[in-house]
Amino acid sequence: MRMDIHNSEVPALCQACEARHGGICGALEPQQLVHLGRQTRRREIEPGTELIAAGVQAEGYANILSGVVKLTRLMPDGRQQIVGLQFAPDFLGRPFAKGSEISAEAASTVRLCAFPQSVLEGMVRRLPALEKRLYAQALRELDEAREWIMILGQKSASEKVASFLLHLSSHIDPYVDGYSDRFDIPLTRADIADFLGLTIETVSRQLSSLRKAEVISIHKNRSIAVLDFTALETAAAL
Amino acid sequence: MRMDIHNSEVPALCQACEARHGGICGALEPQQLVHLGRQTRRREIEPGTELIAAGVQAEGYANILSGVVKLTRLMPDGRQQIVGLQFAPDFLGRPFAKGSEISAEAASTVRLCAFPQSVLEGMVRRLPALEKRLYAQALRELDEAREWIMILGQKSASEKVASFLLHLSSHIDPYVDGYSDRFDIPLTRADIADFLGLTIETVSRQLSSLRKAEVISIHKNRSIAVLDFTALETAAAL
DNA sequence: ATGGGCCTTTGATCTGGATCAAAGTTCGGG
DNA sequence: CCCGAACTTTGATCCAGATCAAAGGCCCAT
Repeated sequence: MRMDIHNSEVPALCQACEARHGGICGALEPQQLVHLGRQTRRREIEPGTELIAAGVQAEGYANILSGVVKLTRLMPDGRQQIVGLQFAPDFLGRPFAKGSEISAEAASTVRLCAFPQSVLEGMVRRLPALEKRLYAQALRELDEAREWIMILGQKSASEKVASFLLHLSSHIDPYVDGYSDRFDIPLTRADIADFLGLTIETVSRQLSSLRKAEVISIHKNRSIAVLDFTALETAAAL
Repeated sequence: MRMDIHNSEVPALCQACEARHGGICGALEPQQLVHLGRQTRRREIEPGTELIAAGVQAEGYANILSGVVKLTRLMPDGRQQIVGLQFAPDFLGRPFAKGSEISAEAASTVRLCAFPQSVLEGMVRRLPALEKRLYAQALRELDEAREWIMILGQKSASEKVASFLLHLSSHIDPYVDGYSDRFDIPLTRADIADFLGLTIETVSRQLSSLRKAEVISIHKNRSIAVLDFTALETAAAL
């Protein structure tokens, strides 16, 4: 548990918040946290819910407290691609957006800390460090997107699935710095297939093959234990 | 040709500059342009030159005046993926970078307007609008990267090649707002293959098939004329 | 507990794009 | 102008992953 110097000034809600030191809030002084804290609303979102419809758009922006959000793009003919995943404590929303083609959907149960657009914009005006944070997250997402471009363009099905598991393992738990060796996959096989540009059958076969090789074990289709990280990294061609 | 209100205050070099109203410079007042103008150096880069080695890293940053820069990522085993293309008047360089895995290489002959890191950082401090520009370019690149994720994950070889041609056609000429119907492909077939996650043979076959369908014509392997945009868009599944 | 719907796994076959092979272009240098 | 190297096209074959098909698991509502 991390300690704040001036915990007493920080809103109680924020003191125990998963996103307190990351995302947007990490750049804020206690004073701004109080200001932001007064205007946030916590929400719990069911898996499968479109986040734009769920009031995030209306509210403006949000921080992810827990759960996984998938960003998807749809082609005119209905083919779907997941273009990114967002985890706690990521900031959710698109400042200065002029209607992106991307939509966001809760993959698992997602807890959010939502706040109106005007609050963020006001704070950005008075706190340039905040804009730098947003810029930094955009650059991080850009790096991640380009890593997926490489994975999609160059890797085989088995390498893709192994890469996906490693990615999940390193992002799923905001408290773990590095890789988690036990976690639940927050996506269905169909989601994984849409993310990796494969079919559900191929995803399933590759997972089975990793299971038979005793690199991972899977319980009840969802919960994963990584038994051999070195082997998983080798399988991912990393 | 666009006119400035106070042309006399703008450095002569910038007045005729391709990047004057785009990229970074579009956010600058004549005063800052003069400041920046004094510390820039124009360079001409040969195709195939690694830009980090070519003094851009040493100088810090640059604006692309003409030509195409490819951003590539290399896998440990040597497989290569082009993760993005940059055109005039894009800003080149990575502020606050901590050693990205991506390298930049001139695909065609590239003309740059390069300047030291410190100059940009000083200007950003005094001109928040500049940081907003950089942020906006990062968001644009992020959208573009995610569009390629969709193309790589979902599209067939013929759709990929058609999408690539449309992308080139809309970015190659900074003066044309929309699509150019005649242009030179600044990449070799091997580059296109690395970009689309295909082999050179498949790229060549798809181009031949578009040529035979009289959607495009190709002269001397490089120069393209788009004969039927509607057909090309249909082929790209757009 | 039991049944039914949905998700997942496994098996058999097919195919788009990779790989292997060879001929045709383009272009710079002598 | 001719030669050779590098790039590109075209053809023949192969295979990773898609598609088609069917049999398990899992979970919720009755």
